[in-house]
Amino acid sequence: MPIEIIQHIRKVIDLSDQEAEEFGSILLEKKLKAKSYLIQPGDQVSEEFYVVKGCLIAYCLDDFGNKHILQFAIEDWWISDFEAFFNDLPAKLFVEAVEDCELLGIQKSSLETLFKRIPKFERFFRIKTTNAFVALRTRILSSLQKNAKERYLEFCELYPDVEKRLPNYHIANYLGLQPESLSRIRKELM
Amino acid sequence: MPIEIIQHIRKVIDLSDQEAEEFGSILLEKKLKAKSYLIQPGDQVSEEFYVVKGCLIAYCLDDFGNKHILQFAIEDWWISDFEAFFNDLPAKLFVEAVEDCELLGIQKSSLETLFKRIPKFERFFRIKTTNAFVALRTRILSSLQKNAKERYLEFCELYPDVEKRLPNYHIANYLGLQPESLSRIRKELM
DNA sequence: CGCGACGTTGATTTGCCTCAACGATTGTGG
DNA sequence: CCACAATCGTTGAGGCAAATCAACGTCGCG
Repeated sequence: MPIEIIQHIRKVIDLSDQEAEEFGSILLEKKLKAKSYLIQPGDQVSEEFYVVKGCLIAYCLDDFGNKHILQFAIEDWWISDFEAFFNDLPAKLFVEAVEDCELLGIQKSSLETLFKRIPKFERFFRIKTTNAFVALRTRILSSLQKNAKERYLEFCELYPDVEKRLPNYHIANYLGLQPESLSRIRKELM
Repeated sequence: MPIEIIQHIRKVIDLSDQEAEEFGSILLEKKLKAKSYLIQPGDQVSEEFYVVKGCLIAYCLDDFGNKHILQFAIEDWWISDFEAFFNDLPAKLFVEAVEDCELLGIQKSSLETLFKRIPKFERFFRIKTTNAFVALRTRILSSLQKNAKERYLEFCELYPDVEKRLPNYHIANYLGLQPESLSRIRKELM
């Protein structure tokens, strides 16, 4: 039984051992090698994933083939192409392992069944989504009111662990910068 | 009884007349004149608001006194300082009426009670929040991969009604632009 | 070793900002 | 009803942050 994810949920809602057991039974373990894809554009996205171990990024390619990282995820985070997952659309994003990963997948259909049987899981996901929603609002405000250096500093404060594990050019990309620009910013900060 | 909001909810979940009644009973009607504030920084934010009529913006002021519009809302949208609302923090945002408004407020405490009595409302808000979450991810992708002109065009497509009702400088601000820049973009588009 | 991936540095360009000025429109008080 | 101010959109000139383009050093690895 995956202990991490149960603790993760118990931070938000109470869970009997029985309920934890039932939740555990719908999880699908998945391992992924670094540089391989969890999701690619066009895929049907029937699962969202909890990260037990490793590091991943979600990104899209624009019309000019430029990559744009929308999200990263490390231990205790969730990742997927959420738009595709929630709206039953084909994926637009790549989700790629940056390190070797251990994941727990949840099928959308299992989730729907679970919500009906044990409504408090609906509560859990409402609260998780709400937090993610608020975090995105904060990110948008940052992009509106901060310049490159400030955004980088904020990133380092918010995600010190991620900053150490991702290569420079991924961080730059996430911040909407070119690697050269981030390099100059880091130089300036020393 | 406020018919609009019940229809709004019935687009997402089934609702008996009894349940609709109960929901209606916790709503608080609020009217607001144009240019007045629904929320100001420091306020305790105990409500989120459904817009029956009118148009509002949510914005913050940065350290230099510059305004940054995070969200607007017209009929059938929700608005608040959601970070403050969900996390019981003092407001950081202004929420200001751009036009005369009619709103329906829901107290957080009423909502919690409602969720316990009728869990399907938890479902409704989970789904609404999920949609909002996905929309913000799209907005972030746009800010990463599009230039000013493309973002403006996307805005016009997504929110044609809003585009007509907000003054130029509010739209510019929402897009992270100066009014002068938006003016030049519009000129170029003709 | 030799190659590719990554980070860095320099030179130049560019998209948008800043500052300033000026019509057009709206609102207001005499 | 007009004079005046305030608000808003527009235009021009100049500046700056970050992008772009190009080159190079370093490191890890087949």
